[in-house]
Amino acid sequence: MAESLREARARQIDARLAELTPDPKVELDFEDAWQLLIATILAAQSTDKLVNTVTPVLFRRWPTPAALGAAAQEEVEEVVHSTGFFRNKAKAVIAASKKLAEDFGGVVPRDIDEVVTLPGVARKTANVVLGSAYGIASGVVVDTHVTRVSQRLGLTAETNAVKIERDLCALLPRDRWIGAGHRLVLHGRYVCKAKKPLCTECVLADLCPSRASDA
DNA sequence: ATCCCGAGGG
DNA sequence: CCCTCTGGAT
Repeated sequence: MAESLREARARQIDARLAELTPDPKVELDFEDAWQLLIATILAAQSTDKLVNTVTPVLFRRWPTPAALGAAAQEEVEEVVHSTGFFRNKAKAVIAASKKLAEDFGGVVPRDIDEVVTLPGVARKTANVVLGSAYGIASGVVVDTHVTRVSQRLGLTAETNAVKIERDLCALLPRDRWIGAGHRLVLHGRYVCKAKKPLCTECVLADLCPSRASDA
């Protein structure tokens, strides 16, 4: 019974956010699942604009998982580093592409349990890719933004990302998982910020146990 | 000067 | 659980 109340509240929260941003804008927009995967791996450590600068160069030179998987690490590092920074991600994108080419025929699998076997890919990245590239609701994206927002709103008491995801999945209908993840990320990034949350501008303020009383 | 993403490893 | 990676943001 208490559970249904929590579900109702979670749905209300997501509905509010959906009203605000019905169609969450995605900074990284790749139709190709492999390209989105690589971009998402890179994005974990950098800014979206920077990733959008690097990837055209990267994919022109190594257009397929097999090509990138067979690339020399120094060359990929050079491209990545010359365009921006995060040279340490070169190894990860090569390794993930290599395994994709060798074990999955160059196609990102549709099963998250298989996706997370790729080096450098865990649930967060896998959920982003499956949701955005295939429209598969494999779970709810949980990054630091979603973690913080969910905790503040009292949607979860957990600190572990896997447990938080389990809570969110239990509270929301599956057909909302992909969108809710996007919305929570954006809300955390622009409104429910770690430092100075903009509670006065927050559409969820009246539902939030953590809202700043004065801010 | 300090904090920080997300993944992997100890 | 804690630590590292790397350079940008604050």
